[in-house]
Amino acid sequence: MPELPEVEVTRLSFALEIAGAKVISVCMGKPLRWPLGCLPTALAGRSVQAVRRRGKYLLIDLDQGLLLVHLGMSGSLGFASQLPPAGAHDHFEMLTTQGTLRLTDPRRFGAVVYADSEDAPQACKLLDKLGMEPLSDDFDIDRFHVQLKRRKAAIKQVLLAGDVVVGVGNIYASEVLFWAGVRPTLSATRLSWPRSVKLHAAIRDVLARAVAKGGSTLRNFSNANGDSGHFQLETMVYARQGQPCRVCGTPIKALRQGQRSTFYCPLCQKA
DNA sequence: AAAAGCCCCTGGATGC
DNA sequence: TGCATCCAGGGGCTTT
Repeated sequence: MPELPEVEVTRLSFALEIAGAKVISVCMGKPLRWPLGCLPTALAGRSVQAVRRRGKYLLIDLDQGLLLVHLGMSGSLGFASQLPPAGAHDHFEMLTTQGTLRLTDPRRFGAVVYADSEDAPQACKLLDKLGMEPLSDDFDIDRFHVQLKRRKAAIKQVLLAGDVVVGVGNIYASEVLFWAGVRPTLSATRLSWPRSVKLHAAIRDVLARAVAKGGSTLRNFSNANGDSGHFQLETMVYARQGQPCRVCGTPIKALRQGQRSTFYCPLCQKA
Protein backbone atom coordinates (compact mmCIF):
# COMPACT_ATOMS: atom_id res chain seq x y z
CA MET A 1 0.00 0.00 0.00
CA PRO A 2 2.42 2.58 1.04
CA GLU A 3 3.75 4.89 -1.60
CA LEU A 4 4.99 8.39 -0.89
CA PRO A 5 1.59 9.84 0.06
CA GLU A 6 0.83 7.06 2.53
CA VAL A 7 4.27 7.33 4.10
CA GLU A 8 3.97 11.11 4.36
CA VAL A 9 0.47 10.88 5.81
CA THR A 10 1.76 8.38 8.34
CA ARG A 11 4.60 10.72 9.25
CA LEU A 12 2.30 13.69 9.71
CA SER A 13 -0.01 11.63 11.91
CA PHE A 14 2.49 11.01 14.68
CA ALA A 15 5.59 13.18 14.19
CA LEU A 16 4.52 15.92 16.58
CA GLU A 17 3.10 13.53 19.14
CA ILE A 18 6.27 11.47 19.43
CA ALA A 19 8.75 14.38 19.32
CA GLY A 20 10.53 14.72 22.63
CA ALA A 21 9.55 11.25 23.82
CA LYS A 22 12.06 9.11 25.65
CA VAL A 23 12.41 5.48 24.58
CA ILE A 24 11.56 3.07 27.38
CA SER A 25 11.96 -0.24 25.56
CA VAL A 26 11.92 -1.81 22.11
CA CYS A 27 10.83 -5.28 21.15
CA MET A 28 10.87 -7.15 17.88
CA GLY A 29 8.50 -9.84 16.61
CA LYS A 30 9.13 -12.04 13.60
CA PRO A 31 12.05 -11.08 11.36
CA LEU A 32 11.43 -8.22 8.97
CA ARG A 33 13.30 -7.57 5.75
CA TRP A 34 16.54 -6.73 7.53
CA PRO A 35 17.76 -7.07 11.10
CA LEU A 36 17.49 -4.03 13.36
CA GLY A 37 21.25 -3.64 13.35
CA CYS A 38 21.65 -3.10 17.08
CA LEU A 39 20.41 -4.62 20.30
CA PRO A 40 16.89 -3.41 21.08
CA THR A 41 18.06 -2.65 24.61
CA ALA A 42 20.63 -0.22 23.20
CA LEU A 43 17.84 2.19 22.29
CA ALA A 44 16.40 2.55 25.76
CA GLY A 45 16.91 6.00 27.22
CA ARG A 46 17.36 7.79 23.92
CA SER A 47 14.94 10.52 22.95
CA VAL A 48 13.04 11.06 19.73
CA GLN A 49 13.81 14.39 18.14
CA ALA A 50 11.92 14.42 14.87
CA VAL A 51 10.40 12.22 12.18
CA ARG A 52 11.44 12.93 8.64
CA ARG A 53 10.81 11.19 5.32
CA ARG A 54 13.08 10.32 2.41
CA GLY A 55 11.29 8.59 -0.45
CA LYS A 56 9.28 5.82 1.16
CA TYR A 57 11.50 5.71 4.24
CA LEU A 58 10.61 7.29 7.55
CA LEU A 59 13.63 8.56 9.44
CA ILE A 60 13.12 8.71 13.17
CA ASP A 61 15.86 10.92 14.56
CA LEU A 62 17.06 10.06 18.02
CA ASP A 63 19.37 12.21 20.12
CA GLN A 64 21.95 9.66 19.11
CA GLY A 65 21.47 7.75 15.85
CA LEU A 66 18.26 7.18 13.90
CA LEU A 67 15.79 4.52 12.90
CA LEU A 68 14.88 3.97 9.26
CA VAL A 69 11.40 2.55 8.87
CA HIS A 70 10.02 1.13 5.63
CA LEU A 71 6.43 -0.07 5.34
CA GLY A 72 7.04 -2.47 2.46
CA MET A 73 3.86 -3.66 0.77
CA SER A 74 1.60 -4.23 3.73
CA GLY A 75 2.99 -2.25 6.63
CA SER A 76 1.36 0.42 8.72
CA LEU A 77 2.30 2.21 11.90
CA GLY A 78 0.25 2.90 14.96
CA PHE A 79 1.08 5.40 17.68
CA ALA A 80 -1.00 5.83 20.81
CA SER A 81 -0.69 5.88 24.55
CA GLN A 82 -2.78 2.75 24.67
CA LEU A 83 -2.69 0.30 21.76
CA PRO A 84 -4.73 -2.91 21.54
CA PRO A 85 -2.86 -6.10 22.53
CA ALA A 86 -0.19 -7.05 19.99
CA GLY A 87 -1.37 -9.39 17.23
CA ALA A 88 0.32 -11.93 15.00
CA HIS A 89 1.39 -9.27 12.50
CA ASP A 90 2.92 -6.79 14.89
CA HIS A 91 6.68 -7.09 14.49
CA PHE A 92 8.15 -3.95 16.03
CA GLU A 93 7.12 -2.07 19.08
CA MET A 94 8.77 0.91 20.72
CA LEU A 95 7.50 1.98 24.09
CA THR A 96 8.11 5.66 24.83
CA THR A 97 7.13 8.13 27.51
CA GLN A 98 4.58 9.63 25.11
CA GLY A 99 3.09 6.51 23.59
CA THR A 100 3.83 3.24 21.85
CA LEU A 101 4.92 3.08 18.22
CA ARG A 102 4.00 -0.20 16.55
CA LEU A 103 4.66 -1.60 13.09
CA THR A 104 2.02 -4.00 11.78
CA ASP A 105 3.13 -5.78 8.63
CA PRO A 106 1.55 -9.09 7.55
CA ARG A 107 3.88 -9.70 4.63
CA ARG A 108 7.01 -8.55 6.44
CA PHE A 109 8.52 -6.81 3.43
CA GLY A 110 8.96 -3.82 5.68
CA ALA A 111 11.98 -2.96 7.78
CA VAL A 112 13.21 -1.10 10.82
CA VAL A 113 16.93 -0.42 10.70
CA TYR A 114 19.13 1.42 13.16
CA ALA A 115 22.02 3.57 11.97
CA ASP A 116 24.44 5.69 13.98
CA SER A 117 23.96 8.53 11.51
CA GLU A 118 22.62 9.21 8.05
CA ASP A 119 26.16 8.79 6.75
CA ALA A 120 26.62 5.39 8.37
CA PRO A 121 26.80 2.47 5.94
CA GLN A 122 23.47 0.98 7.10
CA ALA A 123 21.73 4.21 6.12
CA CYS A 124 23.72 4.92 2.97
CA LYS A 125 22.95 1.50 1.62
CA LEU A 126 19.25 2.34 1.70
CA LEU A 127 19.24 6.05 0.92
CA ASP A 128 22.16 6.76 -1.38
CA LYS A 129 20.71 5.76 -4.69
CA LEU A 130 17.34 7.38 -4.19
CA GLY A 131 16.21 9.92 -6.77
CA MET A 132 14.80 13.41 -6.33
CA GLU A 133 12.10 14.25 -3.79
CA PRO A 134 9.05 15.10 -5.89
CA LEU A 135 7.43 17.44 -3.36
CA SER A 136 10.53 19.45 -2.58
CA ASP A 137 12.43 22.16 -4.43
CA ASP A 138 14.96 19.47 -5.14
CA PHE A 139 12.70 18.19 -7.94
CA ASP A 140 14.31 20.02 -10.83
CA ILE A 141 12.62 19.88 -14.25
CA ASP A 142 15.81 20.09 -16.28
CA ARG A 143 17.43 17.31 -14.34
CA PHE A 144 14.27 15.25 -14.58
CA HIS A 145 14.21 15.59 -18.35
CA VAL A 146 17.92 14.84 -18.75
CA GLN A 147 17.66 11.73 -16.63
CA LEU A 148 14.64 10.44 -18.53
CA LYS A 149 16.49 10.97 -21.79
CA ARG A 150 19.16 8.57 -20.58
CA ARG A 151 16.71 5.70 -20.11
CA LYS A 152 15.36 3.42 -22.77
CA ALA A 153 13.01 1.47 -20.51
CA ALA A 154 9.28 2.16 -20.43
CA ILE A 155 8.48 5.39 -18.62
CA LYS A 156 6.34 3.61 -16.03
CA GLN A 157 9.21 1.30 -15.10
CA VAL A 158 11.57 4.25 -14.82
CA LEU A 159 9.19 6.03 -12.47
CA LEU A 160 8.83 2.89 -10.35
CA ALA A 161 12.59 2.33 -10.17
CA GLY A 162 12.91 5.36 -7.89
CA ASP A 163 16.40 6.39 -8.94
CA VAL A 164 15.18 9.38 -10.93
CA VAL A 165 12.33 10.45 -8.70
CA VAL A 166 11.26 8.72 -5.47
CA GLY A 167 7.92 7.84 -4.02
CA VAL A 168 5.90 7.03 -7.13
CA GLY A 169 4.67 3.48 -6.65
CA ASN A 170 2.39 1.28 -8.68
CA ILE A 171 -0.87 3.13 -8.10
CA TYR A 172 0.46 6.64 -8.53
CA ALA A 173 2.60 5.74 -11.55
CA SER A 174 -0.53 4.86 -13.50
CA GLU A 175 -2.37 7.93 -12.20
CA VAL A 176 0.45 10.34 -12.93
CA LEU A 177 0.90 9.07 -16.48
CA PHE A 178 -2.82 9.47 -17.08
CA TRP A 179 -2.77 13.12 -16.03
CA ALA A 180 0.31 13.72 -18.16
CA GLY A 181 -1.34 12.02 -21.14
CA VAL A 182 1.61 9.67 -21.54
CA ARG A 183 1.35 5.99 -22.51
CA PRO A 184 3.02 3.86 -19.78
CA THR A 185 4.91 1.79 -22.34
CA LEU A 186 6.58 4.77 -23.99
CA SER A 187 10.36 4.61 -23.78
CA ALA A 188 11.49 7.29 -21.32
CA THR A 189 14.10 8.53 -23.74
CA ARG A 190 11.37 9.54 -26.16
CA LEU A 191 9.71 12.08 -23.91
CA SER A 192 9.85 15.51 -25.47
CA TRP A 193 10.64 18.51 -23.28
CA PRO A 194 7.02 19.69 -23.10
CA ARG A 195 5.86 16.24 -22.09
CA SER A 196 8.56 15.96 -19.42
CA VAL A 197 7.35 19.28 -18.06
CA LYS A 198 3.80 18.00 -18.01
CA LEU A 199 4.81 14.76 -16.32
CA HIS A 200 6.86 16.64 -13.74
CA ALA A 201 3.81 18.74 -12.88
CA ALA A 202 1.53 15.70 -12.79
CA ILE A 203 3.80 13.91 -10.32
CA ARG A 204 3.78 16.86 -7.95
CA ASP A 205 0.09 17.46 -8.33
CA VAL A 206 -1.11 13.87 -7.92
CA LEU A 207 1.14 13.12 -4.95
CA ALA A 208 0.23 16.37 -3.20
CA ARG A 209 -3.47 15.77 -3.71
CA ALA A 210 -3.12 12.21 -2.42
CA VAL A 211 -1.40 13.47 0.72
CA ALA A 212 -4.22 15.96 1.20
CA LYS A 213 -6.73 13.11 0.97
CA GLY A 214 -4.93 11.03 3.57
CA GLY A 215 -3.42 8.65 1.00
CA SER A 216 -5.09 5.63 -0.60
CA THR A 217 -6.58 2.78 1.38
CA LEU A 218 -6.95 -0.23 -0.89
CA ARG A 219 -6.85 -3.00 1.65
CA ASN A 220 -5.99 -1.80 5.07
CA PHE A 221 -3.74 1.23 5.06
CA SER A 222 -4.25 3.62 7.91
CA ASN A 223 -2.15 6.38 9.41
CA ALA A 224 -0.66 6.18 12.89
CA ASN A 225 -4.00 7.25 14.37
CA GLY A 226 -5.89 4.52 12.54
CA ASP A 227 -7.54 6.79 9.95
CA SER A 228 -8.02 5.49 6.40
CA GLY A 229 -7.21 7.46 3.26
CA HIS A 230 -9.66 8.54 0.57
CA PHE A 231 -7.64 9.08 -2.57
CA GLN A 232 -8.60 5.66 -3.94
CA LEU A 233 -12.05 7.11 -4.54
CA GLU A 234 -10.75 9.48 -7.15
CA THR A 235 -8.32 7.38 -9.15
CA MET A 236 -8.69 7.86 -12.89
CA VAL A 237 -7.27 4.56 -14.11
CA TYR A 238 -5.85 2.38 -11.34
CA ALA A 239 -7.80 -0.89 -11.04
CA ARG A 240 -10.46 0.50 -13.41
CA GLN A 241 -9.89 -1.79 -16.40
CA GLY A 242 -12.97 -2.10 -18.57
CA GLN A 243 -14.64 0.87 -16.91
CA PRO A 244 -15.16 4.09 -18.86
CA CYS A 245 -12.49 6.75 -18.68
CA ARG A 246 -13.73 9.57 -16.46
CA VAL A 247 -12.67 12.06 -19.11
CA CYS A 248 -13.52 10.52 -22.50
CA GLY A 249 -15.52 7.40 -21.74
CA THR A 250 -13.16 5.00 -23.51
CA PRO A 251 -12.76 1.72 -21.59
CA ILE A 252 -9.64 1.70 -19.43
CA LYS A 253 -7.05 -0.89 -20.42
CA ALA A 254 -4.78 -3.02 -18.24
CA LEU A 255 -1.42 -4.57 -19.05
CA ARG A 256 1.54 -6.01 -17.24
CA GLN A 257 4.96 -4.41 -17.02
CA GLY A 258 7.68 -6.12 -15.02
CA GLN A 259 5.17 -8.33 -13.18
CA ARG A 260 3.15 -5.32 -12.03
CA SER A 261 -0.19 -4.24 -13.40
CA THR A 262 -0.54 -0.97 -15.27
CA PHE A 263 -3.71 0.88 -16.22
CA TYR A 264 -4.24 3.57 -18.83
CA CYS A 265 -6.75 5.19 -21.13
CA PRO A 266 -5.95 4.34 -24.75
CA LEU A 267 -7.44 7.62 -25.97
CA CYS A 268 -6.24 10.13 -23.35
CA GLN A 269 -2.79 8.54 -23.38
CA LYS A 270 -2.22 8.13 -27.09
CA ALA A 271 1.56 7.86 -26.93
C1' DA B 1 25.43 0.98 -16.99
C1' DA B 2 20.94 -0.42 -17.65
C1' DA B 3 17.24 -3.67 -17.97
C1' DA B 4 14.78 -7.91 -16.99
C1' DG B 5 13.59 -11.74 -13.73
C1' DC B 6 13.26 -13.74 -9.42
C1' DC B 7 12.50 -13.68 -4.83
C1' DC B 8 11.22 -12.43 0.02
C1' DC B 9 6.06 -13.39 2.81
C1' DT B 10 1.09 -13.71 4.01
C1' DG B 11 -3.72 -13.34 3.03
C1' DG B 12 -7.71 -12.60 0.27
C1' DA B 13 -10.32 -13.54 -3.94
C1' DT B 14 -11.48 -16.67 -7.46
C1' DG B 15 -12.10 -21.04 -9.75
C1' DC B 16 -12.76 -26.05 -9.85
C1' DT C 1 -16.05 -27.07 2.37
C1' DG C 2 -11.47 -27.87 0.51
C1' DC C 3 -7.65 -27.07 -2.31
C1' DA C 4 -4.99 -24.87 -6.03
C1' DT C 5 -3.89 -20.77 -8.30
C1' DC C 6 -3.23 -16.03 -8.88
C1' DC C 7 -2.73 -11.51 -7.27
C1' DA C 8 -1.39 -7.50 -4.07
C1' DG C 9 0.93 -0.73 -2.35
C1' DG C 10 8.14 -2.62 -2.70
C1' DG C 11 12.56 -3.23 -3.87
C1' DG C 12 17.13 -5.74 -3.42
C1' DC C 13 19.93 -9.11 -5.71
C1' DT C 14 21.43 -11.76 -9.64
C1' DT C 15 21.70 -12.46 -14.32
C1' DT C 16 21.79 -10.89 -19.07
